[in-house]
Amino acid sequence: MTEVTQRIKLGRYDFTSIESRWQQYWDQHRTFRMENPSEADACADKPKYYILDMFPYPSGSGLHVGHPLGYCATDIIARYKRMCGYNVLHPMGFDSFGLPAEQYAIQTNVHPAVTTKKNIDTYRRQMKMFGFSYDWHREIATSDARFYKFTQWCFIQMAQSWYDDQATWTAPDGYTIKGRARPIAELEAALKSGQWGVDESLNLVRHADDEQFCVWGDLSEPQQREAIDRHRLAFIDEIPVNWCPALGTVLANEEVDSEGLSDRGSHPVYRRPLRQWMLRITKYSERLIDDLAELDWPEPIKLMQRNWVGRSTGAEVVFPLANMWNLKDGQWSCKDSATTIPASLNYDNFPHAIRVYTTRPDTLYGATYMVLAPEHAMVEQITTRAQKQQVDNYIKEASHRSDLDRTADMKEKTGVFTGGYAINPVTGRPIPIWIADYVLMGYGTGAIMAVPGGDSRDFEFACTFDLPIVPVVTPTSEWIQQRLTAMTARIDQRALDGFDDLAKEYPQLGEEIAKCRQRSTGLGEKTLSVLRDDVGMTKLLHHYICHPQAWGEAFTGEGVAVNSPGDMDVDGVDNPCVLDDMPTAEAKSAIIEWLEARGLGRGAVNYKLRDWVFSRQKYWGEPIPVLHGEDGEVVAIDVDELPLELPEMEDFKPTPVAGSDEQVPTPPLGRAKDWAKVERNGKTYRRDLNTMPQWAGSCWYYLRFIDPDNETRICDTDAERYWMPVDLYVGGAEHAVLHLLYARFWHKVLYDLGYVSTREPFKRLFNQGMIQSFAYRDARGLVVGPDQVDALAGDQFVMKETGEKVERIVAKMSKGLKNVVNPDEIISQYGADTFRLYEMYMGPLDAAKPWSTRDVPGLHKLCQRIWRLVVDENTDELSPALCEDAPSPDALRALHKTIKRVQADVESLKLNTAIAAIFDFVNILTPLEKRSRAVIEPFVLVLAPFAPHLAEELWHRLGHDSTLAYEPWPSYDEVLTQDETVEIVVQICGKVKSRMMVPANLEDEALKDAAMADDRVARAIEGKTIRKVIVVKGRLVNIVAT
RNA sequence: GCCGGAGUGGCGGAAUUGGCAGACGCGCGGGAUUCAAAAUCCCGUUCUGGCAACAGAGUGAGGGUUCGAGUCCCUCCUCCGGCACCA
Repeated sequence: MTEVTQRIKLGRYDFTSIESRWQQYWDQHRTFRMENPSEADACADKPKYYILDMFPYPSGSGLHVGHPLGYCATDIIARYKRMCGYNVLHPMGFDSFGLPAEQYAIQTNVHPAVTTKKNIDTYRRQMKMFGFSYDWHREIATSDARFYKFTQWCFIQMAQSWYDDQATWTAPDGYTIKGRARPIAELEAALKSGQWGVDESLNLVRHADDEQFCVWGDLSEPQQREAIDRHRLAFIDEIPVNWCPALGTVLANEEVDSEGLSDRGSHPVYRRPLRQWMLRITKYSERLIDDLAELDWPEPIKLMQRNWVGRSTGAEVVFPLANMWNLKDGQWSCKDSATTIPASLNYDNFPHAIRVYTTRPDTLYGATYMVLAPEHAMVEQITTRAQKQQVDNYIKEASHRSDLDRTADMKEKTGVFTGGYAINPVTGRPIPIWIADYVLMGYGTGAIMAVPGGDSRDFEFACTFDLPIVPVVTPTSEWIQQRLTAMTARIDQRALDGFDDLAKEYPQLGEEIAKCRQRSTGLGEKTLSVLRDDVGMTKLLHHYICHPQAWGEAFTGEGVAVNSPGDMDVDGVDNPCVLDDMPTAEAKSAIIEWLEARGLGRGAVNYKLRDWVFSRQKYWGEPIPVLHGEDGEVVAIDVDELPLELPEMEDFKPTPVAGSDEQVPTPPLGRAKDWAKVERNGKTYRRDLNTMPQWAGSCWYYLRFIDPDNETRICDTDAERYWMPVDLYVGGAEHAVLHLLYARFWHKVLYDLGYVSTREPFKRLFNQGMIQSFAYRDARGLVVGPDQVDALAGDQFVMKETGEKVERIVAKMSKGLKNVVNPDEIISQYGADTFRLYEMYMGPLDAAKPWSTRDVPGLHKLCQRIWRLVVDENTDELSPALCEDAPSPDALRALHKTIKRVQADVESLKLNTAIAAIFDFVNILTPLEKRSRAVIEPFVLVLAPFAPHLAEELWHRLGHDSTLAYEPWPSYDEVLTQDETVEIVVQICGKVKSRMMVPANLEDEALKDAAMADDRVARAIEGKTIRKVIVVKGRLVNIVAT
C-alpha cells in the first residue's frame, strides 16, 4: 500500500466512527433530556414546543425505510426549534397492543408479551441508529401495565359520565360550548331528587310539569338502572358484527373476503348483532366539526373529517303503514282497535309507521316507494305471507355482505318487495315497501323514502324493478345541456327512444334519430344544437319531467319544485302542501312546517358518524375494567384497583363453536377462569371478557409523554398546562380520519371533565406520504420483485431468468414483492446522515414517492463535499483553505441566502428544497480558494438539524468544546439576501423574446423604457401597433403588439 | 360506489401561488487530473429540426377564462390513500 492512499484514509469522512461517537456523547451527556417545568433543571421561562410523531406498532419485521420519513422530519424540526431557544418535548413510544402480535402468538405459541418486547428492542435500537434526538427517558408502550392503567382509567371516566347536551358553559379561556360530559353522579342526583325525571320510554325529562314525567321512586330498580346506564358515554348495545362461528370469533372487515368467507380457513361469516361496548362519540359530532376551524391542519384532512362526521340537515318523516291506517280529509284513523293512539300524534309516538330521515324533504311528493335495510326491525311485521320466502332468502344473503360491499357494488341493484305498503303522508297514496341492501341500518333510521326522480341510487333501483319515477324538481338548463352531451357520447339507444315525441316537433331531429338507428350511432352534437335555444330548452325540460327514464339519470340538484302537488291527485289529504314553483330551500321549510303541524314529521339534523364499537373479543389488548353481576348489574371496578392486568395465559385462541351461528363467542379471556371470577361485598361478579381496540392507547398517549412516570394521574396538571397542545403532529395520511377523530373525541371528554386544559390535542398536523418501492410488470401484467430483474443501460429492465423485457412500476413495499428496503443496510453503507438527507431530499414530505437506492450516493457525496470544506483529507487537520479573514461578498451573500431559504423551508416543512439550498451553498463555496470561518461556522449550524453527526464533528473540529444542539440558530441580514441586479424577461404577446439585466429596484416606467430600447424587442415590434404593456416589477415586461 | 389526493425531461423532483417551465439531485455525454482505474474538479444535458445563430413543440387528454395558465374553471382518463374490528 502506498503512502498516498494511507494519507487519504487518514482524514476521510469516516461516518461510522463519527456517528457512533456522537450518539454516545448525546447519551452520556443526556443532551436531549427535557425536564418538566417543575423539575430542577428546567427553564420554565422559555417558550415550549411539543413535537410528536405518530408512534409505531412494533411489528416483527423491524423498521422499514417508510417509518423514519416522518421521524427524520420531526427530528429536524426538533433540533431547529432547540436552536431557536425553545424547550422541546420530542418523545417516542410504542403502540404495542394489537392483532398481529396475537395472531403471531397463536401460530407460534410464543406469548405476545415476549415478541412485543423483542420487537420494541429492535425498533429502539434502529431508531437510535438514526441519531434522533428523542428524550428516551419518556419512552412508553401501550401494552405496559403502568401505561394501560390509565387507558383503563379513561374508559372508567367515560363509563362514569353522561353527555348533557343542554349544558351551555364557558370554558376557562372564555369560549362558550354547548354540551358537556358530566359525572354520572350528577344525573343520578338530579333524578333521585325529583328535579328531573324520565318518560315512559325512560328518556330524560327535565321539567316536572311535563305530561310524560314519571316519578323516579315509582320505577323499578332495573328501570332506574336502565334509565341511567343508557346515558353513559361508555355503554353496552347490540351491534351487528362479523361473527365467524368456526373460528369462534368476530372478524375485522379486512379479514372477511368479498364472498363472505373468512380469510383464515374460508369459513362462513355472518353479520349478526352482538352485545358490545360502545363509546358515544356521536354526542360530540357538532363539536368535532366546529373545533376543526381553529386547527392548523391540511384542509383536505379537515374536509375528510367533516365528511366523515357527515352533518346534514333535513327532516324526519312518518310513513304510516297502509294496512294499519286510513286517511280521510286529513284525519288519520287506526284500523287496529287494540292500539292506543296518543292524544297528539308526533314523529316519536306515531304507532305502526315507518320513520325515515331525508335531506330532501322537498321531494316528498316524488317518494313512490320505500326501502328498508334488510336488518330493519319492522321487516317481519310488514312482509306478507306470499313474499316471506323471498324476503327471508334475501336477508340471509345480505348478512354475508359487508357495508362496503353493499354500497360499493353499483353494477346492479338488488332488492325484494315485502308485499307491504305505506302511505305517503303528502299524497295520501299507498306506496310499496321493499328491502334492499343499498340501505344501511347504520345511517339514519335504516329506512328511506325512495325518490327515484331526485336520487341517483333510487333512480337506478326504480329502473331495475320498474317502479314509478316522478320528477319533482325542474332541472337546470346546465344539467340538461350536460346530459345531452353525455348521452350523445354514450350512444344510448334507449335515450334515442325517449326523444321520439320531441322529434315530432323538430323534424330535423326526427330524421337524425332515424339515421342514428340505422347506423347504431348517437345523436350528433350539431343536431342537438337545434334544441339549445330557449324554446328547445323549455321542450327538453318538459320532456325530462314526462320521461325521466329516457334521460338515463335523475336530476339530483337543487331547482324549482314541480309535480308537488300541482298536477298530481292528492287523495284524502286535507289542505295539501303546495310546493310547485318554489326553490328547493323554500320548499324544504314549507314542507317541514306542514309536517310538523300535522305530527307527521319535523326538521332534523343528522350525522353519518356512528358510535364507536369499542370491545374486541381478543387477548392482546387492555382488559375492560368492568364487572358483571348475576342480576345484569354492570359496574366499573374501583380506580384504586387499576391496573387490571391481563392474566397470564398459555392459549390465546378463541373457542370455536361448531355448526351454529346462534351462539355467542367466548373471548380468549373466558379461559382465565380464576381471573374472571370476582367477589365483591359478598356478591359474585364476572369480569368483562372483552379487551379494547388498538385505537384506545393511541387516543391519549400524547398526554402520557408529558409525565410518563406519574403513578397517580394521567399526567401532572402543571406539566400538562405547560406542554399542551401538541404543536406539531406528524404521521401517515392513512390516519386522516379514524385515529385523529377518536383521539380528538377522548381529548374532549377529558377536557369536559377538567383533566386537560385544551379543547384540541393537536394544534398543527402534517401527513407524511408513503415511501413506495420499484417493482416490475411483465408483458402479461404480472408484477415481479426487483430480485428477479436485471437493469440494462438506458433504464431497460429484463427478467434475470428469461431475459424477457419488463416495465418498471411504482408499488407499495411488501414482503411478497421482496421490494422492502431495510434501513440498517443503507446506514451501514452510507451512514445515518446520508440516510436522513436522502429521505428528506426525495421529494415533498407529504407526497408518496418511490425509494431509489441508486440516488443515495448523491447525498453521501454532499456529506463528503461538506467534510472537505472544513477538513483536509490528506492531513486530517483543518483545511488550509479555511481562514479567519472577512468573507468575500459573494460567500457572505450565499450564506445569508442559505440561512433564509433553509429557515423558511424548515418552518413550512419543505425539507427537500431546504436541502437543495444547502447544495447550492456547497456548490458556491467549493471552488473558492479561501473559506472564511465567519461563513463556515454558521453554515455548520444550519446543517446541524439535517446531518447532526457530521455537523457536531465539524463543530468540534472548528474548536468548540460542547454540543451544538443548543447553539443559537444563525440569523440572516435581509439586505444581504437580495441581489443588486436582476434578469428581466421581455415578452411579445406572452412569448419570451429577450432578457436583460437591470438594477433590482428599477421602477415600472424605467423598466418599460429599457424593454422598448432592446434591439431584439425593437425588431419584433417593428411595424406593429402596441396595444398594451404589462410590467411586473422584478420579473417581466410583456408587450402586446399586433 | 362514496370521501380525499396526485399526474411536469431518461428518473426523483423545483417553480416566489397567475409571470422566464425543468432549480437541486440521480443518470447520461464530454473534458481536466492519472501510467491506468476509482475518487475529485469543470462543462453540457426537455424534445424536434439546424453546423450554428435560431425556429417550433412542450407540464395525463380535450375544451375554456386571461396580455400571460404547470398553477384558475368545465369534461374525461390513470394512479394512490381512507371507508368505522389492520393501525
